[in-house]
Amino acid sequence: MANTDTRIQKKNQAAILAAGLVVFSQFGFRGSTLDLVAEEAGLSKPNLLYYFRSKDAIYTALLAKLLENWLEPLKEINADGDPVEELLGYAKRKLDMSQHYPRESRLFANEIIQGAPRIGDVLRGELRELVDEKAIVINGWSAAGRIKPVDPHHLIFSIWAQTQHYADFDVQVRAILGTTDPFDGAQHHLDAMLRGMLTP
Amino acid sequence: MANTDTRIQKKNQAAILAAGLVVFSQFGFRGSTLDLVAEEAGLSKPNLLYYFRSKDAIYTALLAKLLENWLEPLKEINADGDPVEELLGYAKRKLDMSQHYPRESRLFANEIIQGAPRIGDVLRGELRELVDEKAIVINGWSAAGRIKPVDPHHLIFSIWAQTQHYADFDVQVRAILGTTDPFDGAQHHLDAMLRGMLTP
DNA sequence: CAATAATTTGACCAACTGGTCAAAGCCACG
DNA sequence: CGTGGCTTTGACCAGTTGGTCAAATTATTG
Repeated sequence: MANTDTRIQKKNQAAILAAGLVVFSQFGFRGSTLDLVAEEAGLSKPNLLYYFRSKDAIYTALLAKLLENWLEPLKEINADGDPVEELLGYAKRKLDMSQHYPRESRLFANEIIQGAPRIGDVLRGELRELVDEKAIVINGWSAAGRIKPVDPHHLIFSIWAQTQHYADFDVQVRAILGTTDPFDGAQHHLDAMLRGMLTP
Repeated sequence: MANTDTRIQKKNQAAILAAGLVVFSQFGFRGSTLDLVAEEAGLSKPNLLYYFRSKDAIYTALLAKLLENWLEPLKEINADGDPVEELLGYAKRKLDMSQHYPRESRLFANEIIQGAPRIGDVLRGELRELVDEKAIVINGWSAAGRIKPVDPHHLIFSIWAQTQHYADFDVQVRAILGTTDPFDGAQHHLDAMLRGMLTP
């Protein structure tokens, strides 16, 4: 329990995780190599393996750290708040994450596309429970007539899809928009779309 | 120009492309190996390379074939049709593709996430022109008051995002929905969302 | 059926992969 | 300053990688 990490350990572990994020988010687990991570981190390969047992250990540590933050915004949806504002706020938080942490989003996307071999259990466990819990809240709002009737699961999917799209498909979005910044328009569009679908 | 392919050539080229789709769509280009593709195709590795010059050639052939079909549904949006029905029809065609060709969707997603190293030019050229062309049509509909005012580029992004989500994040969607089939609910939700946003 | 062309493969290669290890360098502290 | 532990690395290893090639096998055709 005691945090016995030295200053050097903290620095190098952070550098390795940062480098791993860059490499793994671009190439996925199988497409990444320790040499790439080592170069990105500015360390030698044996030195990487002094701090992490294996390639897998780096990747797993990264995923674990990511999952914490990933589920957080959803938890903040407040059953006692104004329904439309709560859901718009959630969408905004997710879009902000796409804007400011696109590599985390792509790391997650890579893992899911490849069949979620390491986080399938989390998806079917913790994530599912959390989503189901919020689905009940949303259903309550629908039943009370405070938002239009809506399938809560697919509503959540559509918020995930649209927000993560701007991180995962960043290259495509920018190829089409040219120099226009995607996120201003995205925020406004997402708001309009959700209001149109939710406001009774 | 003459199609001199023998029967065996056609059969094996098709088998290799089918196998390549399975492997590349799961692991991306860098994460895939010729051995995996060869095993999936039921051929020896040297035999693969008798039909395709290199790993890259298989992947590139696959991407080229994919891009043809990928742009097709967007082209079918008809400026003279009913605006809401045209856009809903487009969303339906894209969702059908996610349902029936999920591996093609994931192949594309992998390529984009990795920075689109091989199709960046297509995105910035053909795709962008096509999208801009349809954006003008949609803007025309808005200006004529036939749909609510909407940013046409972000509208198209949101259709892409939501439809491809069901293919690319299939594992996650099913982890949450359990045994419920995603696509019935998805179709209905997508319709409702677009109608809410578009119907004047 | 013979001969020619198309197809398939086993053996092989150099480069790269994740990972090991002993030895060397470095650092804090008495 | 010296000594014991933390950190770094060069050399190395076995397995895998994309790709080659000559030889063997199998179709096709006159």
